[in-house]
Amino acid sequence: MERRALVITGPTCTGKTELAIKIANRTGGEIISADSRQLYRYLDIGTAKPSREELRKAKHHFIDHLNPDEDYNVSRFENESSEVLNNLFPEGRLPIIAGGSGLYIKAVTEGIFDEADTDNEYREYLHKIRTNQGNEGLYELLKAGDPAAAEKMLPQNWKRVMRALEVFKLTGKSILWFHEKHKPEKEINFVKIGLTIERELLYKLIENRVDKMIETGLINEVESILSSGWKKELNSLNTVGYKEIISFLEGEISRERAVELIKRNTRRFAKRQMTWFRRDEKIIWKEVDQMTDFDKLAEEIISEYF
RNA sequence: GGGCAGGCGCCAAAGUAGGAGAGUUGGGGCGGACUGUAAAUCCGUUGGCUAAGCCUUAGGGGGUUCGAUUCCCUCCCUGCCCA
Repeated sequence: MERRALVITGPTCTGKTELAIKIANRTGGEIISADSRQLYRYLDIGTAKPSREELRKAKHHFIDHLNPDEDYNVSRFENESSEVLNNLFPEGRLPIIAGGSGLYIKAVTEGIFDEADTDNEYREYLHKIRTNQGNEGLYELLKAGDPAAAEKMLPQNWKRVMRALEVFKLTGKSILWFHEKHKPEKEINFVKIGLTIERELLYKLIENRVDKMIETGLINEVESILSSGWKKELNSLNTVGYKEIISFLEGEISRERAVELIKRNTRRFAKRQMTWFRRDEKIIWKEVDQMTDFDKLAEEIISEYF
């Protein structure tokens, strides 16, 4: 029997959550959130996490999955989400992968090479090198070990340089070798739906949403996360909406400036998401706007593909 | 109505005691890269064209000059002060 799953993606603020829930309700499906920030507990308002009510309407996986200080990565997401997928198929439930983290979507739908895990000790060592010798120091190291990979990256992009070094140290092989070798291994037919909104309107919606986040207590949320003892340096808090409020709370910028920055950074984020998703030729794009009837859209998608 | 200070590319400014301005700084925008931190990390671009070159350009118009963004005249606009 063919195994089919639905993917709903697209930039932030386009209505993915709403559409996913409507489709889940009509099909008895379950939602697999592919959102690298909604994974974290307590980051609710700033990540536009589905509300309690919405969560009650449909079964969601990977929402409130982690504490803010837990390490996570795409690979873990790939493993855990495949497990969920494998449980859903025998039950005849439609998996609805919904979210805007492009790399996570890619991992679920195409898999990810898993021959090289992370090596925290080595990363620490690399961080030290970066502190002492800068990006160039790291880059030189990569050039020495894996010149082909170095060729493909810039010294400034130290995170990618670091990962390439890590892969090389762990396996003795170039990260490029794994990329080339890896082939999509999923025997699942993913129908990918992408939601878009005309740029100008999208920006307006983003700005409105940010204002609403502030009104509904984003600042309190951040304060209470920090006062619970979570450190501001955590990866989970290096997130649009959180880092800006943190620097407001620390007196570095005004409240107005923080709001402005959240808006700008969210706009930029949405743009990066578009850049990522545009490359994916399998995505079937649905343009929406404020008039869009999501019930109808849900029906449409179901009758067309499922 | 009078006085003063301003008006430069999408926006906000810096500068020029006349001489390398399609150029400076910041912002915003746009495009792109990205398989283990991805809401992360990073790159490019932002007057036009027949594109290693050429053209147009500093509020509008005029003038002085070999040469004007810079000096002069005039008009318009903005801000502040006085009526």
